[in-house]
Amino acid sequence: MSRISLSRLPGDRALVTDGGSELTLGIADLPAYVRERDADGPRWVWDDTARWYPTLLAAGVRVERCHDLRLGHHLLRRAPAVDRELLVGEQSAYWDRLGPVVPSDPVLFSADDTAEHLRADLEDARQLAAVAASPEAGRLGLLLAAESSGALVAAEMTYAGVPWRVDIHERLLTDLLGPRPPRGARPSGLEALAGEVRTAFDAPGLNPDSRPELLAALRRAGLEVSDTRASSLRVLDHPGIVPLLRYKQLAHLFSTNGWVWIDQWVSGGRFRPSYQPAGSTTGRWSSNGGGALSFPAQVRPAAVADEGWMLVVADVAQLEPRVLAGMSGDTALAQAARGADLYQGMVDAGAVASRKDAKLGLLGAMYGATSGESGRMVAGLTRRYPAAFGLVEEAARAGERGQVVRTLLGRGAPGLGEAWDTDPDDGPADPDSQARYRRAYGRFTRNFVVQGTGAEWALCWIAELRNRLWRLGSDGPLDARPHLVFFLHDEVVVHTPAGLADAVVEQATAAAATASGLLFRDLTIDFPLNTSVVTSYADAGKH
DNA sequence: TGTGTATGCGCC
DNA sequence: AGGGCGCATACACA
Repeated sequence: MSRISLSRLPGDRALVTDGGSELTLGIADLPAYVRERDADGPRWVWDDTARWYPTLLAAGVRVERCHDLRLGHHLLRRAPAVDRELLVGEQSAYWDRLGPVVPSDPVLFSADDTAEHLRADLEDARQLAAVAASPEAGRLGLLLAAESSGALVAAEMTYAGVPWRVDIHERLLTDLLGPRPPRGARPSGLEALAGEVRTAFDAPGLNPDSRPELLAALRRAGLEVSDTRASSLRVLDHPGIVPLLRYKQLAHLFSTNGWVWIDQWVSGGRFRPSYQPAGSTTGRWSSNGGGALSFPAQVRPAAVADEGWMLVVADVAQLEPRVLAGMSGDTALAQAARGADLYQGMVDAGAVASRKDAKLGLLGAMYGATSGESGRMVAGLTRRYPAAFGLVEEAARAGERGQVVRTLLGRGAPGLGEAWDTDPDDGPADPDSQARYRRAYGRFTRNFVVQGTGAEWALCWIAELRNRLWRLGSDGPLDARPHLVFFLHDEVVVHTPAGLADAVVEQATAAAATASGLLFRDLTIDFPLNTSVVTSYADAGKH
C-alpha cells in the first residue's frame, strides 16, 4: 500500500510524496488533497489530473488512485440521477466553468489565479454527497472511478509515448514524396504528380490543391462532378483520375503526417499525442494534439518497439453491438455474441442471410439509418432481437420528444438545445426544420446510449488493464514494466519487455472479462479480443 | 492581416 | 436526412 501525503511548506511551497518518491512544488493554496479513508486506501483528489500528474510522473511518482474533480463535476452535473442542487455551494460556479488544462501549458500556475485557491476538499465533499444521495450511487461511483483512472492512463500514455522510429518514418516519406522540401514548397514527388494531372486535363496552370480550379478543369474535360472528394472521383473514367487520386493521397500524407508532424509530435524516439478524457459528450476521449484519433495506417510502420521489447495490440471485436446486447439484456443477441464474431453468430442463428447484412443492420440500428439496404435490414432484425433494437429505438424516440437519455452507468446526454453549437440569434425555425432538428437529435440520442456505454466499458477495461500491468512487472525495475502507450475507443497498444508479451495478452483478456462483469453483472457477454504481439504496429492483424 | 467556415481526409 | 471525433487547407469575409 502506498503512502501518499501532501503538506504545505513555508514560502508557498508544498511537499508531495507517494510511495518512496517526493517532490516539492511551488504553489499557493493547493487545489488538491488526499482522501485518507477511502475504501481502497488513500486517494489523490485534485482539480485536474492533467495539471498535476505530468509533474509527478516527471519526478518519478506514479499515482495509484485519484479522483479528478473537474471530470467528476461535469459528469455529475449532467447525470440525470443526481440532484444538481447538491453540487451547488462555495466556489461551485468556478467548477462549472472549469475547462481542461491545455497540454501546451502544463504548468501548475494558471493564468486564472482562482485555480490556485480552489478548495478541493469542499468540492469533493459535495460530489461524494451527491453520489451518496443518488438512487444510482453504485453505478455512478463506478463511473467516476473509471473516469479518473482513465485520466491517469491518459497522462501516463502521454508521458511514456509510442515508441517511434523517425528514421523509418522519414524513409517512408522520402520514398513516397522525395526529399524534404523547403518550408512552403511542394515535395518533388507531389510536383511530378501535379504535372501529370495538368497534362492529362490539359490545364497548364492548374493548382490541384484548389477546389474551384480543380472542379473547373474536371468539367472542361467533360466530367460531371459536384465535388472533388476522392470517392466521387474514383468512379470517373478519365486518364487524369489515377494521378489525381494519387496526388490527393500523398498531399494528405505530406500535410498531416509529414516532416512537420514529426518535428512537432515526436521527441526522444516517442510519439506523444495528448488525450482528453471525456472530451466528447458521449464520454469517449478526444485528442487535442498529435492527432491521436487518426493514427493513419500509412505511418504505422514507424511505431516500432524498443530493442528487446514488443508491442501488444489488442482490440475488441464488435464492441458496440456487444455492449448493446449487454445493456438491453437481449439474450438472443447475447447468444450470437458468444464467439469471436458476433455478426457470424447472427448468421449461424438464422437471423440473417449474410455477415454483411448482419453488420449493415446492426450499425444501421445504432446510427439511425432510415433508408437503403441498411434501413431495410433494421426492420427485419427488430423482430429477431426485440430488446436490443427496441432499446436504441426507444432512445431515439425519447430524443425526438426532447427527453434526455443516459448511458448504463449514468452519464447524461446533452439536452435538445445544447447538443450542437446553435446560434441563439437564429430565431424560431420553421416547423420543417424544427422537425428535422428533432430527428437529428433522435439519431444522436440513439447513438449516444450505445457509444457512451461502449466508452464506459472501454474505460473499465483500460483501468483494470493498467492495474494488472503494474502488478505484472512488480518484481522488476520500474522502467522494465509493461505499460500502455496507446488507446483509441476499442483498441490498446502495450509496450512490453518481450518476455512478458504473452502475459500481457492474458491480462488484456482477463481485464476485458472484468469490465464486462462490472457493467453487466450476471448477464455474461463475451468480449473477445483480437490480439497481436508484434514488433511494429503496422504488423498487427486487423480486419 | 487576421478570423471563421467549409471541405476533405483520417480514425473508431 | 447514418453516430462520434481532429486536423490541415482553401476560401470568404472583415
